[in-house]
Amino acid sequence: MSKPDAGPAEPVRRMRRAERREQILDAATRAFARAGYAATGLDNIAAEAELTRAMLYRHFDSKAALYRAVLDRACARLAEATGGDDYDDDAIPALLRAAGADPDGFRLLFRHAAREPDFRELIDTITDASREVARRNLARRIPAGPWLDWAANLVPAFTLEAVIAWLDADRPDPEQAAARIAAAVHGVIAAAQPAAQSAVLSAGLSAREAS
Amino acid sequence: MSKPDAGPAEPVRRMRRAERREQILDAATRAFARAGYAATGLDNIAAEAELTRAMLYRHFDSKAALYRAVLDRACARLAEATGGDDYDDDAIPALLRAAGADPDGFRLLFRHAAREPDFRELIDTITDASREVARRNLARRIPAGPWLDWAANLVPAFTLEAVIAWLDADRPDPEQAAARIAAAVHGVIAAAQPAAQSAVLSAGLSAREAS
DNA sequence: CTACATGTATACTTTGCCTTCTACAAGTGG
DNA sequence: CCACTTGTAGAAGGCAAAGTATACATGTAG
Repeated sequence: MSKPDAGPAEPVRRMRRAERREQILDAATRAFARAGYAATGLDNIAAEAELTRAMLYRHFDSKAALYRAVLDRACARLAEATGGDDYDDDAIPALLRAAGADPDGFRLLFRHAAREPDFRELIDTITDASREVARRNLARRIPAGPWLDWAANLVPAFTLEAVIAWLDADRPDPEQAAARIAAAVHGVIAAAQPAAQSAVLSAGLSAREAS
Repeated sequence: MSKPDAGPAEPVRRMRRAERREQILDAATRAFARAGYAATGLDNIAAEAELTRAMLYRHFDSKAALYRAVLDRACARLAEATGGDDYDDDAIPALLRAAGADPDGFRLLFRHAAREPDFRELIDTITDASREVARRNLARRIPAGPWLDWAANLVPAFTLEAVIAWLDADRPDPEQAAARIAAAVHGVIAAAQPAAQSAVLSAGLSAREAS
């Protein structure tokens, strides 16, 4: 009934400390990305890393510390991949590169961590910055008021949704994706402008009739 | 040191069972909407409802049962307010009405419940339906393939983001909001079409130059 | 008046999961 | 060979939050 012991049964991969740490962070990122902090047990992470729970504690003080390390790394990678906080023509391609390079981390940050009260602070710096950048850019075309607030919240949120949808669609053609997302963002901005009533709205109506 | 007992000190609101149940659901919706299922304790809910924890158990068997009741009610209200699953000119105004009538429930459903493994089934019927409706409509303009998948995921997600952003911006002018969201959706759809390379992209470029 | 539904208050039990501890095995560098 | 690191396996502790129990108070309907 016991295992026939097929050969040496995998001689247990040993790694040096730093290497193992990274491997644990990889596994933890995958595990947390599936269900978020609360719904992910250390057992899940240990299984994902193919290690015992005890080993996790030789690298991290607590579940919360591990999670912070995961989020910090994801944030750092994102910050590095996207460069500065400015919004230029490379912003969307950079975002796609970042998401493509670390899809689990990307999803974890924006689908889960952003909603978790105990950890949202870690990424609020990012989201706050994007909102402010968006607000500054939009302020040239939209008068201060509720619609500016609306657009300044919506544009970054939409961009992230578009990137995640691109990940979910198996990341087709990054260049084309960047162009499409940029165009879509533009459509959203156009709809947020005061002129929307005449120009864009009527375009929307005629297009809807055509459908 | 004890309270000076300022008068009758509120004679304790008594309610009939059904009425109290609804009031608990209201309070629980608010509480859960702040932090989601895991991060919200029964004490938070009891405090929000101005009741003791014990009373919650006279109306609901467990925390999970209470949460399900909350989500079920929010789903039911949403389904009722939006009518059928079809997408017509009234779809977006209906969504705005629904969100405005039950903002906490709306946010709870789409910001938290949609990400919670144990409960996402409850609203997956809704999100799956929207995605399929979007896919059918988009299939007329976008050939089957990854970009259709992308757009079919993105359009409903964007619409929800736009509605939530509208809630966050203190719900300015519902009619104008509907028009702007419809126009924005159109911009997104246009960007998802194959023609995007020529028409919309160049529009995006020229607009970017103008900024 | 009486019975019951509604409510408070608080102490207690249970449970799940994080966290710690102990014992042992095996690869690696000096 | 020896010290050290990396690893397994599993038991046991601890704590926060869910869930249960009991005693008592008070409107309200029959």
